Amino acid sequence: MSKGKVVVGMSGGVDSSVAAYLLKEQGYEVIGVTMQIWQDEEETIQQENGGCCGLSAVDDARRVADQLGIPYYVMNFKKEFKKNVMDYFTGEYLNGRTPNPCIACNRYVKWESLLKRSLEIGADYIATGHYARIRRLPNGRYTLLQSAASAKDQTYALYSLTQEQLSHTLMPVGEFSKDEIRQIAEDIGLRVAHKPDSQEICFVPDKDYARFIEEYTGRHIPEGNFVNTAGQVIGRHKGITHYTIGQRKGLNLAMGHPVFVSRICPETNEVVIGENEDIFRHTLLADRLNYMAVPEFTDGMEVMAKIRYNHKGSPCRIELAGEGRIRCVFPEAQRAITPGQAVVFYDGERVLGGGTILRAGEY
RNA sequence: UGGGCUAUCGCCAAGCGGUAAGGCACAGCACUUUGACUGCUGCACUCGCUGGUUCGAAUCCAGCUAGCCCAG
Repeated sequence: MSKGKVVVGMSGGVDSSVAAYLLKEQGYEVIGVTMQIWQDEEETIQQENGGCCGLSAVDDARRVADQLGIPYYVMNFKKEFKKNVMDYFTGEYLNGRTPNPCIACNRYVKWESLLKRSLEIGADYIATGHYARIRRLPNGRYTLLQSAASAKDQTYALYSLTQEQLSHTLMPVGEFSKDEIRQIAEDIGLRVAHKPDSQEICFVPDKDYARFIEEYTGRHIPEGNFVNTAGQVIGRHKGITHYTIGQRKGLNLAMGHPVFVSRICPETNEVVIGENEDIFRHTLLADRLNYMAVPEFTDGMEVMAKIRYNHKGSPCRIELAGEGRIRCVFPEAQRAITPGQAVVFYDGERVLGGGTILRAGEY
């Protein structure tokens, strides 16, 4: 007898393929679904690009579904993806901020949209191939636990899931390491066992996201001045969309020593260049909060915080700042706190919640 | 157009007769389900030009050219 009906978001990569397999083994009634999010239907390019949203998604996913003997469908979420990911992505850059499209995609497309549609067709859960574990805590709340293999942990990109969403979500892959997942894929004969992991922004395959923004918005992003922290003009930049806080490469500034982007000012169209020490800050302000293991953040809470996907985490104290905002104080200065990125809080392996970075502190 | 100084990779800069350091920038790769950071590798058969002296010169000499400075 079935433990329930679950829709697995299949990207055609190893992780979601094995997720589908594991759930079927566990006794769920599994339905494979690939989300059509940005690719054109007539897109025929076969690219070596696995993971969350590769181009070869549909073909590979369908093949896996056939192999597993589960029903398979393709659902079109282009409209949702365009609005919540692509529009958001370009809009943030135009405002001098640095968005994280994967987080937006997870929140609005993979969960809000896919979950909703899955429930409509009678499913009890949706599942993905993310490296994270879902737990129900004694306090009744659902939260994410970092992947058993911390090296591949993906909880950072999932901090915005709501309690309702978590209660209808399964992440079987989170109990294993990447190597174990690949081994399972190989053992059951999946040809995607050795597909490379995905990386970079899926809808900007050539990695030239600045050009993508111009083409997508139809706007010309004007050049401007590079100025030092004293306000003196030291060069010309190619348009604020080309930069992010802490960036060193691509500035074309031969100052004799490495220099970094320390601030982006969309109002004046200036990009402020500073020394390495200029981009270390002790505080940040965040809004758009989401809670997981705890119902709310309390003033003075001591937690671990990650300010970017690949961040080992650093201790910080949370202070309530009113208006749905919090201030995080880091005893150890953090490098390149970047507006638009997420800050996610942890208590050990548990995700407490997180928010969006509004700005770095004054010092 | 009298005097002085300087001309070495895109930028800065070692070198001082023995067969071109280094930094920055740039490129590629690695890392990475965001942007970054980081690491690794590459990057002047040639030293403003033309001659000369030397076994041998970027290094010495002469002329030329260019730029800078001080006098006018």
